[in-house]
Amino acid sequence: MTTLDEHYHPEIIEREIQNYWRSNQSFVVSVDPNREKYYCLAMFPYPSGKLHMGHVRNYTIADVISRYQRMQGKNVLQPMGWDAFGLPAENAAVQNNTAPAAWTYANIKAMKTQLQCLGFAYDWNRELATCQPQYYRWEQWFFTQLYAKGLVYKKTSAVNWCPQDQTVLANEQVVEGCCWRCDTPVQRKEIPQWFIRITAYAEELLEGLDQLDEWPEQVRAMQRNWIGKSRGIDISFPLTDTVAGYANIDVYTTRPDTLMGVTYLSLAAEHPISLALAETNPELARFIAECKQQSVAEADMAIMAKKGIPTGLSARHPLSGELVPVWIANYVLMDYGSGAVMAVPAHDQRDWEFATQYQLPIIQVIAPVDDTPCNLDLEAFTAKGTLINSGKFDGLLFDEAFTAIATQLAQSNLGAVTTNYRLRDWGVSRQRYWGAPIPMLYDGSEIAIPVPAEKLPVLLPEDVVMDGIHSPLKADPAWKVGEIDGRPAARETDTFDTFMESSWYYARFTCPDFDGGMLDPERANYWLPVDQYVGGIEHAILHLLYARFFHKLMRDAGLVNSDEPFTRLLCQGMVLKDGSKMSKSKGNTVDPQALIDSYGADTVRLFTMFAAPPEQSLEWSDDGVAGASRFLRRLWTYCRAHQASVIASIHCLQTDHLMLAPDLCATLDDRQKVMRREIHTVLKKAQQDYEKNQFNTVVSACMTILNQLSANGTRSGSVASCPVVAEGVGVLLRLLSPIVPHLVHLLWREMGYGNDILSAPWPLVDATALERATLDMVVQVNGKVRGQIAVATGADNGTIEHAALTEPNVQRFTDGKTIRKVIVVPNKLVSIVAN
RNA sequence: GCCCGGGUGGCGAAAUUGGUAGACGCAAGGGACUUAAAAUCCCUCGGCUGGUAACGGCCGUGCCGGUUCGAUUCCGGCCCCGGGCACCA
Repeated sequence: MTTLDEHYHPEIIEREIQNYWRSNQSFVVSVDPNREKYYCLAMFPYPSGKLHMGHVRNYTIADVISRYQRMQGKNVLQPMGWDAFGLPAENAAVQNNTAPAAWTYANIKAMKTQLQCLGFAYDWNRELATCQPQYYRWEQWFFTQLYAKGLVYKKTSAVNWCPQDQTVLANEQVVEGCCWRCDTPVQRKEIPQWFIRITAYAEELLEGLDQLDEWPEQVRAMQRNWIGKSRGIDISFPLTDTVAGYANIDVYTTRPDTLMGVTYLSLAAEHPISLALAETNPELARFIAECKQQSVAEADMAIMAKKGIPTGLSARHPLSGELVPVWIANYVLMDYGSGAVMAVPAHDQRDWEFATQYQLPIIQVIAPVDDTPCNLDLEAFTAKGTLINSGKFDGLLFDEAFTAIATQLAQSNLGAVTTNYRLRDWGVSRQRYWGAPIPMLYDGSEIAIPVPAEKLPVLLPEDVVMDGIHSPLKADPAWKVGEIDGRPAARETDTFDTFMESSWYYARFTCPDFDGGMLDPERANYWLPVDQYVGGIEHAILHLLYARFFHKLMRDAGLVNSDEPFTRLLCQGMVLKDGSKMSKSKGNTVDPQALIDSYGADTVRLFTMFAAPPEQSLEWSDDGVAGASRFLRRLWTYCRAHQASVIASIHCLQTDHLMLAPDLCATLDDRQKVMRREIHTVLKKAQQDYEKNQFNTVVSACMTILNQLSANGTRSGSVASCPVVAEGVGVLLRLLSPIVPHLVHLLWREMGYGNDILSAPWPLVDATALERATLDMVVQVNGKVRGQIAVATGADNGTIEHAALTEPNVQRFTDGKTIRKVIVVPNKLVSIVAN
């Protein structure tokens, strides 16, 4: 042990402790069936260049949880890797005149250094990058397995198309309906693409949410709504003339009770009937072409002006037999239901707006059951109610009407009850270069042939020149030629959606070096499922749903034996500055590296944990960082002042948990007992907060303990209080160890508690330390606090009531009044009702 | 538009889940130390108000209403801000 330097020097301490962890392999873990495992994972980063504050927050939260669980004695796995494929690398490559691979690897190197500066407890031996062939090889293999099972198929689907550049654009590359490069208006184009049948798992993905009780309720609700299970009826409206082989227009509705209010039908622009009619009707063709100018993003679809055109077709109402006109409308989605809807303008707001605009009839068939306002001149009435104007169904409520109408439609073969999901199959084709090649071959016929396992991986060439518009894969004649049984065959030149890589990386981390298959079952099943997953709320639906889906696919392929990938989920909030999200475009970013350089990683970690609870947004404050730094300096100064006395009295602590022995506690004087009681009260609270992942109040608790210690053990400190101080400092350092690991590692060692705080026992709350002879209770009169009383612990209600009623200020407010009621809430307050 | 969150002092937040609103910290003001500054330490700190003081009173958790002895917390209605919407990851 050495005397602590007068000043706290994080830059020296942090380097030393990080070297210690590295040379000791402190965070390298392996399968150990005799120990309880804990797998803590933060969503891996896209290697964009350098760390931003969102990363720092994400990884600090996960690191604090990992280190806390390790202090609880668990075998903790915390890996780190790189979500390395993606569009930004292509853009950056063009800008910097390099290749996406080179740019990506350089970023990985730089960001890894930054992560190491922050002292995260990663097992770096497991590092992986999704752009490495040994990673995407197994993704390609798995895709061919899914193909063999019939879970993969090809169909045409819409993309954003720039007619000038002759290329597909991501939604992000469409700016106000135009191409971001050349400003040409973007069109919708239907092209063949690969899909994975996530809808086959819709029900299981939905039901599984009920078991995920350690996920935030909001994420479960979002996924439930996304899957969008509904019960409704498929209804056929017979056409007066057959068109394109269609004798009926089929619609799906969840509101069959409004069926008698149907005044027209609407088709999507891409509906086969629409397309067939357009061949002979230039006006329809023009309208459909106009619809193709629209964005493919659902948010844009929803807010655009409703437009339509009558087709001239009529269909027969399945109940009344009356003819209703058929329209084409721009707000009908081809991908949901059958691509056609029955329009009930009286009871659906979109239909109401459309009918109002085109002067179509609005027939009310539902009346409110209560005083809900209903004025169809102003808006649709969308609530459920009693049927009217519906012939024999009049007077029925929703459930009765549903059954009665379903029965009648079934009898005439014009309708059947069905369950529908809003969830659509997952389109995984991307017409881009920097992704995993889709391992399929075409021999000239329509049928694609998967690349056989022994020919995998289909390597992505890394040494390419980007022209900024087209994928080098599509431009490389040599690469495009594969082979089937020795005959040349055309390669698929599309690559996978990058959500493919991020859907199973958590499993590969358990065995990243395994080359005998996608996963090593023994290691995968020891570590999986992930016990704690940490990431941004922006991934609440897509990434988390795809990963859950992949886990079930891997389970059904015999690769894992669990049903869900992530047991507990924490979605951290955004990092804000001046009230809005930190972003380059807003110019309000804070560079974490500059802060680490001037304050040290421990200060950055401490502020990040203290400023807000993990789930909430965090408002950045430079002064707050300075405050965090101040606390660590106070801790340093305090420890330095008490180093000798702590070392001298450390023998008073019991060896198992380094807490005071009961016989010694009995000898403490009142002041020491109060001090110890307050430390143990705070320890108890901090312990609970750690379990709740509420780290901001853990930090508050630690500050309170230091305040307690400083207020009592001032100056030289009385010798008699030293055992309490030795215990208190030991508690404080261990509570802080997951949050500011470098500093407390050094203090723990130099104060004589032990060599390595990582292997220290966790502090225990002493229940007897919390006991007190009297407690303070609040007295309310008619709901307002009017006084305080001190009562003996365990006093009976009569005694407490008497004390409350005789308190002078309480008497002022009860004087001249009749006491109606006295409520005693144990250990808290007395409420007096008087008038 | 649809789905999901959030709104508490000058600021970040806390509140044992229906029981003293504002713990802990930041900023600010005052004081000590210093030739001075920085650093450090001590005190004050939601608004209004009564009292020389000790100590009190009224209002206050986005807005309006309800339930309750008691509401930041539960219920109904509104306003504002943020996230997601399937090719950004």
